[in-house]
Amino acid sequence: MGKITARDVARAFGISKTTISFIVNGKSAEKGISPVLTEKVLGYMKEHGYRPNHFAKSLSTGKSMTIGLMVEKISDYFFSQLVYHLEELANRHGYQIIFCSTENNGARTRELIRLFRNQGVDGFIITPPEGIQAEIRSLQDDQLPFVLFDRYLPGIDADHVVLDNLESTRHAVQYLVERGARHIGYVELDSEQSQMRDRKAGYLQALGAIAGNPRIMRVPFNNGHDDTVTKIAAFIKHNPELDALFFATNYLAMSGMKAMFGLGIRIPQDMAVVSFDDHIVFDTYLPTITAVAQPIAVMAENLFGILISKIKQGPGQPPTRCVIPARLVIRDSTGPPV
Amino acid sequence: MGKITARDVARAFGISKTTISFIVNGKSAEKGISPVLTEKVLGYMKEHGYRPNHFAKSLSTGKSMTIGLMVEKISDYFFSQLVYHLEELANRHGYQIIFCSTENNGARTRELIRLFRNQGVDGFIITPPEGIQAEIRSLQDDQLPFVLFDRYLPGIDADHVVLDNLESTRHAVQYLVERGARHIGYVELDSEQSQMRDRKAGYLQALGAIAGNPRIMRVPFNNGHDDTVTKIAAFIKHNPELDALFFATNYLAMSGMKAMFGLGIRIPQDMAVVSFDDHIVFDTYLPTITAVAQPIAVMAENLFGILISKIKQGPGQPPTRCVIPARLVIRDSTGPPV
DNA sequence: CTGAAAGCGCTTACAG
DNA sequence: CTGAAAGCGCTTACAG
Repeated sequence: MGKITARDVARAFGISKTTISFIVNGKSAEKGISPVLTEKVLGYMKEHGYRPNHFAKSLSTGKSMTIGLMVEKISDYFFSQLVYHLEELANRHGYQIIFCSTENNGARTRELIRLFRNQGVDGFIITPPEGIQAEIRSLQDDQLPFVLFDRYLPGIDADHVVLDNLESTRHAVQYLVERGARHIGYVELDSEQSQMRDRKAGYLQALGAIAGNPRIMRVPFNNGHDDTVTKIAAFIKHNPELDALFFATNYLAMSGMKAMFGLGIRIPQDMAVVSFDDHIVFDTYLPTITAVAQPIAVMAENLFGILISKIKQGPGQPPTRCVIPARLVIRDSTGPPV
Repeated sequence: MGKITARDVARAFGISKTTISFIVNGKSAEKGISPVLTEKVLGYMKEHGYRPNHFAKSLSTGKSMTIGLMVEKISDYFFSQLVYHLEELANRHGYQIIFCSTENNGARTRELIRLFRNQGVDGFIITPPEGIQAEIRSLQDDQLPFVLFDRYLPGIDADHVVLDNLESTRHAVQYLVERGARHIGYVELDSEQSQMRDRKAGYLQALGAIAGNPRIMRVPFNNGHDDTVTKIAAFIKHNPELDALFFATNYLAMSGMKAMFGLGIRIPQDMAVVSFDDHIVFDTYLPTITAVAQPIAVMAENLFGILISKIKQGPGQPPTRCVIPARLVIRDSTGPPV
């Protein structure tokens, strides 16, 4: 029905708004309001569809019960899965999520952080692009709760949840070595972000152990599928000795698969393949693809848990740095298991 | 840094909050406030980081500048793409998005609609599950702007944006017929929602034209990948005459591909394949898959456009029913083009 | 051109 | 056990 306010129900019972407020917020017992009255008021509200005005409430409490989520791109498989888990956690704790995609664009992200601050979110979860150190510091100065995700920022000491990119990549590349690969190529994004740097470091470390020669190809960020296919095909042709390929993201691997199909390369006979970031299709098409799987549900839980405790406990807590191990899911693209 | 309010700014200049409010909202000219003052005040605000309190503003205007988005599942490829486009449109128009996944669950959706109403969203975009007619009617009664998406609801006359499911499926199946298929199976979700009903109707219609025998298999909603693979394999074995398969969703097609790979069926030689809902992997793996592509960007634009005009123009407008044609993207799984 | 004042609908010391 | 009152920070007739 129309809007009915706390004052209306107060009038209906001939009592004050204060009492109504206490009842709505479940403080009847604490404030010594009789159970009978409480029941009656609650019943009346239900019947008349009373909804507390969210803005009024937030205005007086200063809490919005919403958290601002900034992912790189909501339509990306990995991020959309993460968001799905976060949503569930948020709802369970009575929070709403407002979100946006940063597009990995510093200027855009700065603007978005400003917007979210205006909106009065209670906390932030941020996948930070490069170059937003100043905004992050400003969040810290203003003691706004936030946690960084997927990558960390040089020079910033803040709560974050990231995968153990280095070790999980090192381990995967080492697995390729154990399976007999000697000339392992590495296809990555043209990015200096921590997650990409760490994955590459893992690759180089595993290669170093066998005194192997790095062969690295970089694909421009946001490059189109078709062009990426072309570029990877060229890379493979220029490095005919390659017997294995590690892809730093799942979309790169998909482009890479297409490139190899086009070249008539057989997987895993001619080329072993591992991709970072699992994807449902890696378990579907032929051959199935070995992948480094990020435990998305676990990451979401840590992210949310850290944020909530920051919101609840207030400032002054030392930052939590959460580094999560990945799992190597072995499939056909690396040949029969050792 | 801390909070600085309109009153602080007013005091700093020895003028009233009213004037400040006009300046902030760009009404200087209209209200005849001198450009000099306006500039000085704006400069001061920028320097001191003034942010209007969003709750106070919404409380007095009754507008929140946020729209509530309810999709079936944010992690689904199709919906995450849609959300990505909607986000861009919303931001461009100064709106924020709060979202949730309905999981196609009526009870959950009812609760979520209640939450969003409490939050005071200015409008809704809803992918409706079955059984929420009452809530939709209540939105209509309360004259809250909303538009339905992806499917419509029996008995509800409301704004909606849906794909032309029947015609696009009919056309795709007819294409299979033209390519020589005679025994065309149909794999769909166990759902009575309009989009599924219409797709099936399109299949039956195309089949009717050649007096073909329908062979339909239904997969339970939310069934696991592996079990779906098993079920589809069984379906194929029980219908050895099948020479083509139409999948009503892309995830079904992925499971179906795996099933066929497992059975050693060659595509398209032994079996032609078409899937509803394009997906990047359909253009990647071998063979590439012919698909009915939903023009997601176009759908998002229509959705948002209709919603905004409802928000702006107020109640009393007749509902807009927008039915969008799909595009058949022909690839290798249907053999060489006719 | 500008300001005093009321109002949006809550919460929460404070007083009894 | 309960209420009057102030306050949260805006907007917007209304008056001059």
